Amino acid sequence: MLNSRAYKAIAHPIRRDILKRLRTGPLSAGVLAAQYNISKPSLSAHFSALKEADLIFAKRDGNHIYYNLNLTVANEVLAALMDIFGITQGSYRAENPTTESNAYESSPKQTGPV
Amino acid sequence: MLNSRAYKAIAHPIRRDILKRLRTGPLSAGVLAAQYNISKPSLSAHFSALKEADLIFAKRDGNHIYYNLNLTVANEVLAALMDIFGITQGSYRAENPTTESNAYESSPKQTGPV
DNA sequence: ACTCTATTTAGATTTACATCTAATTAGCTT
DNA sequence: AAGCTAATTAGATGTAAATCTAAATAGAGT
Repeated sequence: MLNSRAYKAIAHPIRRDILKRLRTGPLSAGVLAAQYNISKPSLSAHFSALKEADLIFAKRDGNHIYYNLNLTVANEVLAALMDIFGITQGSYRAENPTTESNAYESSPKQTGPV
Repeated sequence: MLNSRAYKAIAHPIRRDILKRLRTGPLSAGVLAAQYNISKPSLSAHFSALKEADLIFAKRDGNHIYYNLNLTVANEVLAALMDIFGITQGSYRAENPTTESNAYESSPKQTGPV
């Protein structure tokens, strides 16, 4: 089961961009830092968020730290979302179905305020 | 390009659970409210977040409001994430379906429909 | 050991989220 | 119109995220 931190991790545009840049291979924190107009500590915090979500992992080489995309967890995110949305591979349910009926059945009735 | 609000919308466990429950068809706010241990206004705010992200849409029937999953946007979320992760249909492999339990379920605090 | 570069941690501040109670709006039914 | 039910909005409050500057840590090279 997927950690809730992964969802939060992808909720920030900078973190999504970091993930995207790591698609093609590892990059150092410094190289990534040059891409964004935020301070290095702020970016470091984004790395931490991604690391804690297990979406990336770090490898040190000298005094550079290279970040790698964790494709296993990336796939888990996709699988979890497909499950949530009820979307299976190949089943692109295109438009909004708007099944207007049967919304009453399986409605646990709720009574009395607290 | 996908709205950043969609990513934020799925970052909350209750909102993910709502989406999941809407997989099989529309549900009223009141029915959904019975599932979670938060006040009705709080849940209403979650509906707003999902609506602003276009992940759900509402239809009123009398004094019930039914929420529907917007599968078009759901698919857009998946497509965007596959792009971010560099995962294609071919390279994707399904995982076990997630049964995400969140700590919010059961024992509604404020009773009655939302 | 000293110094330089690269990155993170500490501490503070601002902004955004989540939540609550109380009040309000919307639509029924009589 | 009055009363009832369903859901949202208003306003307040607590908590979490994002950001900054300044200081600290880690490693390489001299």
